Amino acid sequence: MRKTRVRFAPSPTGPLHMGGVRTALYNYLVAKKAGGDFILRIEDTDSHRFVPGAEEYIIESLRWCGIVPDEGLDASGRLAEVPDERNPHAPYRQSQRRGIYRKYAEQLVEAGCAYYAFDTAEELEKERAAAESAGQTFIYNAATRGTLRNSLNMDAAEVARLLEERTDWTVRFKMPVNTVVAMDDLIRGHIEVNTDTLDDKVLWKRADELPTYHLANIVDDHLMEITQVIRGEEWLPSLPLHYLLYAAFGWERPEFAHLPLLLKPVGNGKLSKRDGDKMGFPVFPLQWTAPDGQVSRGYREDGYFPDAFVNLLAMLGWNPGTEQEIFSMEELIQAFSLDKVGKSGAKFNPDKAKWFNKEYLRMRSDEELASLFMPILKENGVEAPEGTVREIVALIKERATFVSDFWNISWYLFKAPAEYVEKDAAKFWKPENVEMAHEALLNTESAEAMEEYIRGREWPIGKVMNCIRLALTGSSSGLAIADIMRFIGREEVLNRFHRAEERL
RNA sequence: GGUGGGUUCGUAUAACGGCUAGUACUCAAGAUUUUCAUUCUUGCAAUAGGAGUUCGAUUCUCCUACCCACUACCA
Repeated sequence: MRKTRVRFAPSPTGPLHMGGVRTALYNYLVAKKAGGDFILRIEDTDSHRFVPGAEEYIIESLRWCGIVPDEGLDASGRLAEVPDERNPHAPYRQSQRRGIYRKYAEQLVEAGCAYYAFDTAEELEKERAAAESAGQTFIYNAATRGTLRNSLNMDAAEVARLLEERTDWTVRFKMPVNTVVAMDDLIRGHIEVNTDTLDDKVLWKRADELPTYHLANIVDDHLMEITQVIRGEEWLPSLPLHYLLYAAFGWERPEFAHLPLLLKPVGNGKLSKRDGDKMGFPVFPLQWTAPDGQVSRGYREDGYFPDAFVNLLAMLGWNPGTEQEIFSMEELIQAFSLDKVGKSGAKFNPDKAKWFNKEYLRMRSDEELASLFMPILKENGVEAPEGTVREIVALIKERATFVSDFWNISWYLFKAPAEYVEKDAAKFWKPENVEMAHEALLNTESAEAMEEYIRGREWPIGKVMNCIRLALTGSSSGLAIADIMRFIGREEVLNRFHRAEERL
């Protein structure tokens, strides 16, 4: 039995979105569970769509998520370009492998499974327009290839001459006539397609001396000994072509699994960049600044923990078959299996995403959270000893979803309120309340004693306490008065109360 | 248009062909709390429609509807 080897093969045409990260994650989990290898390969065979920085973004995203490739990166964390023990198949960037594809394309031509096509883009466009106006769809296959400009219709001398003279020819796959391709997908089961509905896909382009996705993908998966191809559902329509390509080469083909798409939270259609901007949640793992300066938010910058992000991604389309929802990467590796992956697209739910982060925030130690809070305090001009911050974090972590919530929850432990919420003041800052609060404050030394004092006199504790709270925090909600008083001290409590008396 | 895929509460999902269709998020109500949040309890809410197979269908088959993907010298 072959060692399990899977790959994540993104195209550097922009930032990796969360659906892509999920595909990478599932590949990684399958590999790790089987004790196999997870390979990263960059499919940049379309020179026109290359986006600077996209490759680095992909690598950084995977690193942030803890999805570590066994193969594809060199010691410095860049895409490996030279073969060595760790990266025997380098380079892992297809544009740097261009030399190896042409001979495979020609091998197919010699075997009669492919041919040279000399049609120009304009000619094909004309054919398409003509078909369309006749209410039909132009398909470059057995039905039409006999009337088009390709090596199937020319003598050898003519072909040789055009191959030499022209620089815009292609190699096309010769799709068999009326043949049913029977396929098996790990997630979708048995699928059959008749080749008459398929077209003669371009495999190799003379213009830029590069293969198209289909050829490069099959050749590399074969050379890299990939055993399972796990990719997005948008590739399902190309599966027959890929089956046929493996057969044409006479290679053992890997198993295939086509993952359901990630859909937008409301309405229909797949999740796109715009949905996130519109609905206030990130669709990218990391913040991305496009070449035109447009900034898209990222889960990392929005305050998500990477393990929470990985967890929520894992649960989008897969379930463990048990009631467990919180999984560490190790647990995911243990529990994951492709046959528990659903077939239908999963709508992303931002509320659930936040819930995951909340759970992960609670699991973090006070030490770690304090160290994350310290810089935020500093930004707000607050210096506090780490021990104090740790105590505060212990008090507020249950009330937060993100570390970035901490300041909003606890700022009044560090500075006096500059203003008071009007509605709350109207409700609680009443002369009789103020009077009672004042007396209780002056005659007691601690919060506990104060509470006892108020209760002993049978004063309305809620009204008096909230009156004090208003003076301390500027509103009628927040931490327990006793906790607030402990942190800011009796003197500051009195100061704030007097200030409120002056201003309200 | 053609080809392929899909369809269980609003969302994510569970349910060898067999209990009252379960769980989580959201939402609502109540309890707890000096307030808010937390926590706890309770509640709302689904098998797209129609045939068929079967003692019995969410599950298997067919038809319809709707949704999605693909239909490039893009991946």
